[in-house]
Amino acid sequence: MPKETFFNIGEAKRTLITEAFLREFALKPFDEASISEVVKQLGIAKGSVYQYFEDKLDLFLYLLKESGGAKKNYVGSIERESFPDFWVFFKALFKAGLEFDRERPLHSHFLFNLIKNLQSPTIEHLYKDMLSSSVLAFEEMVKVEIAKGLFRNDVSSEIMGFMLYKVGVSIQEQMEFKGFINPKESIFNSEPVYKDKHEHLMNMVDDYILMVKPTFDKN
Amino acid sequence: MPKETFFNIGEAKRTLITEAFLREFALKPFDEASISEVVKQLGIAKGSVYQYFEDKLDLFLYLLKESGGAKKNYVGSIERESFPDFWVFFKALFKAGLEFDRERPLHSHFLFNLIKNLQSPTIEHLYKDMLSSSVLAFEEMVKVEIAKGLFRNDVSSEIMGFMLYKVGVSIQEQMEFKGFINPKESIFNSEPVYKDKHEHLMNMVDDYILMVKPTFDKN
DNA sequence: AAAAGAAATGACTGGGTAGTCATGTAATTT
DNA sequence: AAATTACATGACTACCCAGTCATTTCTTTT
Repeated sequence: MPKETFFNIGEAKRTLITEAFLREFALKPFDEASISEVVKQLGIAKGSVYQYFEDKLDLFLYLLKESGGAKKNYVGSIERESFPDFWVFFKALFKAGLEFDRERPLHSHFLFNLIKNLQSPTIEHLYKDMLSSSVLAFEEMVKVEIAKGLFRNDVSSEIMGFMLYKVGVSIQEQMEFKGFINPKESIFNSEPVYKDKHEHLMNMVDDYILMVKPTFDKN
Repeated sequence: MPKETFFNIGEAKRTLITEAFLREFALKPFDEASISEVVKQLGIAKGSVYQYFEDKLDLFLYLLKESGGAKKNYVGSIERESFPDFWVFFKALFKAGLEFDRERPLHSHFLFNLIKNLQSPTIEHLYKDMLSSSVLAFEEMVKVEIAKGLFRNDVSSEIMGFMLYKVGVSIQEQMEFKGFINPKESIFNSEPVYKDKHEHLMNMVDDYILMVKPTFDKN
C-alpha cells in the first residue's frame, strides 16, 4: 500500500506519476524496470518516490491493483446469464476488453505486459497466484457450462479450464505474433494496443471460436 | 561462436563450464543470469570466460545451439510417415522429449526455461525468431494433415499451427502449474524434470489429445 | 508573522554487473 | 635450455541499481 503522502499530493501529480510508472512496467520486466530512469523522466527526485511508496514492490502492487480494478469496471459487469451461449459471452468479454484498451490504454498496456513482467525472479511468487486466479476463473466458467450440459463432460474441468485460459491468451499472442498489433510501439505512441484493430481482433476471436468450439461443446 | 581457446582446453573442463552455465541460464532470465556468480562456483577467473567467449550473448547462443542440437538427436529422427495417425506421431514426439530429458537433463532444463529466458529485453529479438521457427514447424505439420484430408480445412493453417504449438506448450505448463513437476527443484537436485513422471506426462498428453482432437480432425 | 507540519530533495551507501587488460604461469615448439 | 605461444588471472573500469536520510523548501495552522 502506498503511504498517505501519495494521496495528499493532488490528483494531477498522482496521475502523472502513476502513468509514468505504468509505462515503465509495461515496457520492461520488474527487475529491469528502473525507478531511477522514471524519476529522471518525471523531473522529480528519487527520494520522493520513497515518500509515496514503501519500495519497488509496493509501487508495482499499486499499479497492479489500479489496472486490475480499472479493467474490472469494463469486464466485471458482463454476466454469463445475459447470453444464450457461452461463446457469445466469450466474445463479449473481448469486446469489453477492447473498450478498456481504448479508454484506459496505459492500464491496458500494463496488464498486457504482465505475464512477461512476472517472470522476474523477484516477484515470481506473485506469478503463481495471478495465474491460479485466472485459471480458476476459467475453470469455474467451464464447470457452469458442464452443469448446463453444454460442454462435454468426458474431459476434466481442470484441463478444459486451463485450455480455455490458454485460448484467450493465444488470441492476443497471435495478434502480436502476426504483427497486427505492436504493444511496444503503442506504448511509445501512447495509443491503445488495438487502435484501429477492433474488427481485426474480433475476427480472430471468431476464427478461434470456430476452431475450438468442438473441443468444448457437447457432441 | 566461442573462440578457439574454448575447444583447446580439453573436454572435461569444457563440459564443466558448459554445465555450470546451462544451470545458471536455466534458473534465471538472460539479464539476471550472472557470469560473476558462475565463475565463483566454478572457481575460475572471470577473465577466462572472456578467453572462451566473445561476450555473454555469444555464450548464451553457444548453449542454445548445443541444447537444440542435443534435442534434435532425440526428436529429429521421428517422422510422420512412420505413424498412421498424427496424434500417435504427436505422442511419439513427447516420448522422445522424455528420453532427452532423462539423458540430457541440463540441456532439457535450459530449453525448458528458454521461453521465460527470452523475455529479457537484451535478447528480445531472438524471441521472435525462435517462436517463428517453432510455430512454422507446427504450421507445416498442419498443412500436411490438411493435404492428407485428415485435418479440417475450414480454418486457416496459420491459426491451427499456432494453436497446435500452444497445445504442446500448455501440456508442459499445466504439468508445472499443477505441481506435478518442479523445474527449479529439479535443477537444484540435478535431476530430470520428468523423473518418475513419464507416465504422468503421457497421461496428460492423452487427455489433451482427447480434448483437442475435435479441434483439428476432420468431421 | 511565527511556528509547526508536510513534502521535496539529491548526495550518499552498499550492492550489483559485464567486460578489459597487463601480468603471470604453463605448455609447446625450436 | 631457450624462445615462443597459449591459457589463466583478478584487480580495475565504467556503469548500473534500490533504498536512506539529513537538510531544505513549501504549506498550513496558530
